[in-house]
Amino acid sequence: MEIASKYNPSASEDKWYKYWMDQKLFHSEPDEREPYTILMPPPNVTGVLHMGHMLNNTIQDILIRRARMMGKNACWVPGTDHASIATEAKVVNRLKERGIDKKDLTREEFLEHAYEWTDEYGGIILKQLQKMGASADWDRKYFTMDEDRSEGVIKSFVELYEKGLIYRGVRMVNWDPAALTALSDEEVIYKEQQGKLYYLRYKIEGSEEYVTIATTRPETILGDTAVCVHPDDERFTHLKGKKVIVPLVNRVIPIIQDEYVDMEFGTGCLKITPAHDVNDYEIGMKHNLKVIDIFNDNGTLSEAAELFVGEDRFEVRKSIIPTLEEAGNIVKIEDYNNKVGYSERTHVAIEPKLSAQWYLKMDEISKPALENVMNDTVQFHPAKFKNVFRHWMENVKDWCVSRQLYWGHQIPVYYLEDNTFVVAETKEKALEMAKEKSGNANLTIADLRQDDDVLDTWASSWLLPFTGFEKPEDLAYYYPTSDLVTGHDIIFFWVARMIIAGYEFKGELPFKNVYFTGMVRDKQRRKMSKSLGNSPDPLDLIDKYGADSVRIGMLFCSPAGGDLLFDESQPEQGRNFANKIWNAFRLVKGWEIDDTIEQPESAKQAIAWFDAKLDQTIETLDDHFSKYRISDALMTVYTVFWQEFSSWYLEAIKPAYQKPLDAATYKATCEFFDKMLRILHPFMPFLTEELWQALEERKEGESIMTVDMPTVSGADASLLDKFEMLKEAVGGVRNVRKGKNIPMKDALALNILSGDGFSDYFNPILTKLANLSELNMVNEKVEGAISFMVRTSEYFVPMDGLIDVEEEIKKLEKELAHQQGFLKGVMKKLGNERFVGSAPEAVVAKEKQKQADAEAKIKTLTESIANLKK
RNA sequence: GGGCGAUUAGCUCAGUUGGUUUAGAGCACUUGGUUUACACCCAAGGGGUCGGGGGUUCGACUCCCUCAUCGCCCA
Repeated sequence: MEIASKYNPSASEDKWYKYWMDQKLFHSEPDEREPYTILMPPPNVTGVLHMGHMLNNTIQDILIRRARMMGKNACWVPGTDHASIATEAKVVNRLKERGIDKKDLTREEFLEHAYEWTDEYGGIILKQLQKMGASADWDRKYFTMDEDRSEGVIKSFVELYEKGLIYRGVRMVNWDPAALTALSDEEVIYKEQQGKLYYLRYKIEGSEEYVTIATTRPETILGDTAVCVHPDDERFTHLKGKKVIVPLVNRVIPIIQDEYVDMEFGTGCLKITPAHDVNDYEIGMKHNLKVIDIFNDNGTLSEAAELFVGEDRFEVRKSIIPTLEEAGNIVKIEDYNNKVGYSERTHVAIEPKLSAQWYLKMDEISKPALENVMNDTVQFHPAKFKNVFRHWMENVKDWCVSRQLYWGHQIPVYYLEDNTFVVAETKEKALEMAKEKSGNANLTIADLRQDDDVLDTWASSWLLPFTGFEKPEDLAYYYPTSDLVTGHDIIFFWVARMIIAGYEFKGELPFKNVYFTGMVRDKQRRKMSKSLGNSPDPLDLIDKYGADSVRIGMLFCSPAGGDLLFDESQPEQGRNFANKIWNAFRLVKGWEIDDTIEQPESAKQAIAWFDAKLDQTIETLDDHFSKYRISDALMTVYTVFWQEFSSWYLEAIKPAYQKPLDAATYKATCEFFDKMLRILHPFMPFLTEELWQALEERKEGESIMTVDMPTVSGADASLLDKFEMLKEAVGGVRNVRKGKNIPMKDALALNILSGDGFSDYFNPILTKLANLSELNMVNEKVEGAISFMVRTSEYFVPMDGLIDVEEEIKKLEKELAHQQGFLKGVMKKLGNERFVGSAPEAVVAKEKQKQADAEAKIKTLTESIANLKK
């Protein structure tokens, strides 16, 4: 059979993905097996695959494929998120390009455009996930705004309202003047910004005196309703009870006192604009101040401002300065850095604004979630995120769930003519309630006005662990889900709220484990971004290196919770590994098999050893997976395949050039290969399927995806240490060859003076791998030979006196010095009575063993040096 | 300003409740090697006073304090 010398991923990827789909291998239905469920964090419906998705979904696919092979009923539920504000912003932009203004559209018309957009772009990302090999159950694909999900969202709102947990409140919110909607605190990003600090003086009423305040937002003086000083500030005690005049608008406002004021900052005198600053608002409430809202929703100045009406807030900040200057109110202007909040979605500066919104009370319902994360009922990996979580949960604020958008679940609140309202799942139900409430039996649906607002996107996605399952029997079987894999950046947006919802609505946790991924950054630790051009397209990488290579490339260095510094050398390393596996397969399949020849001893031993090695590897792998150390698990299979299997095992059994291999060894090797492919499969699904299918004749419908993961077989573990000694011996001979420039094809003789724990078990392999003409056990040192030590045994390669005595002595003395230094350290410990007295016995015994070994080596080395010096 | 975390080889990271030979891995680097699966390869090698200082202990990369630097979250 002729096999290409390089693996060609593109040829096999589409083929096997189609095969898996045709065979319905991703699909799960409840049965008697233990379920293993992952809810895929839904990407935005109009999104495209980026490196973050790639990392995230690779990890999920690894977990789900492994669980499937471990006999569980694995179900990975995919879907897309309507992403209300993000999608609406995109639709608004596209309409603008077509010359359409959102304002000119009715809600229905706008939604038509939005659906058109989602139909066009929606689901592209799911197709892209298939390219990377995602084994999700596509038959269960959901959309957060489809009928089933919407029903769940509305139901939950009504339920929470009826429990008294939802209320309407006028509060200071984060207002996005571009999207014209309120945002939750989590949707605001604070950025350091270079600005100015303006010192403005306000005339005191009935006096020629002034007070000076400092502000970063001079335009807001138009909304000032007080000036505030600290009660203990002696500089201002004489102003108590006086009033000042707001510049330009000449409004008379009181001077109040409050401990909130920082005496050190600015002039110690603070202007209060309750409508446009959260802290000012609170002070305003406390002191019963008037609230003057000087901004329109879009960030221009309103009639209430009296001046600059209709102009943009940032324009006014500039143009008000000369006006103030002219009026003699500017004292000085300083450079000042402060933090300004920006909308996560539209990137405009948010405006604190008073507004009526719907809130969900968080304090009570978040308690079970906090408790069950802290006691590890829900486990976080890595656990350090528990602290972050606790901090947020202990200071949780009520959740503003309403958004002034069209794209989303419209709030099920229906207003009557008199502005009282009812909350119901359907219009019909609402009408019934309204009739009862008003006592008017003649009301019709047309008399009810549904609230214009929609719900925050997260108010639908926090329910997904259960609304993700439509049939009750599915929900009963799959819920709670097993693992959640997501970025730590949405721990509050999503993870915390899902846990809250799980306990609130189901009385049970939504998932048992949360694996947090880091962010994918470039080598300079910069975030991946379009403008920097440092964000590779995962699909291009898949084209270039193959999906398996990109998958494992991402994982080589991706600790849980830590950022992944991506570089193209990583998929390249992945490709190299894929090729290594490919070529090992090519080697094995290329051998001619002869079932009449006897199995060599060396092969028998190599098989016994590798059996034990594989056993140990499976144990290590299980341990890594149990701790969610995915990178370590990958590195384990990487090393075992490349180092142990390819470089040691295959070399040990390899027949001489153009000689056949015995049938028994071939059979064992194919079994090993089969097992190696299985443990590799979750990481590299395509290549392993390709080779597994080629390893032997398979029946239609068979797949490596559904065979069992190898389990620990109880192999002889003592062989492992003996083999490590063999490796050292082979290395020793290689060093001799290198030092003397003796090519591999010239056979050498080797004599061994055995020490403690020596085993000759692997001598046949040693003979083969070191290319020895003879291998003898001796009772005394060999003259005229180059020597090296493995543990306490001494190995001699006779050189017919062709050795450089000086060099040999130097080499041995160096080793001697090292051993003596080591012994000194050991003796220092053992010489310390307090150590011997207080350390555990086992530790002391270990030190004594070290001492004995070191002394034996020193003795041998000293003698050898003396011999050479003779 | 408050909180959380990090600092170990050139880079990215392990190092599990303090004691497994005087700290490990991958990549990178240096040297040598190609008729015999793979140069997307094989073999060998160099490289770290575990951020600085102090403390606890018989013993500290590991625990405590402090300083420095960086990152993240929240205000």
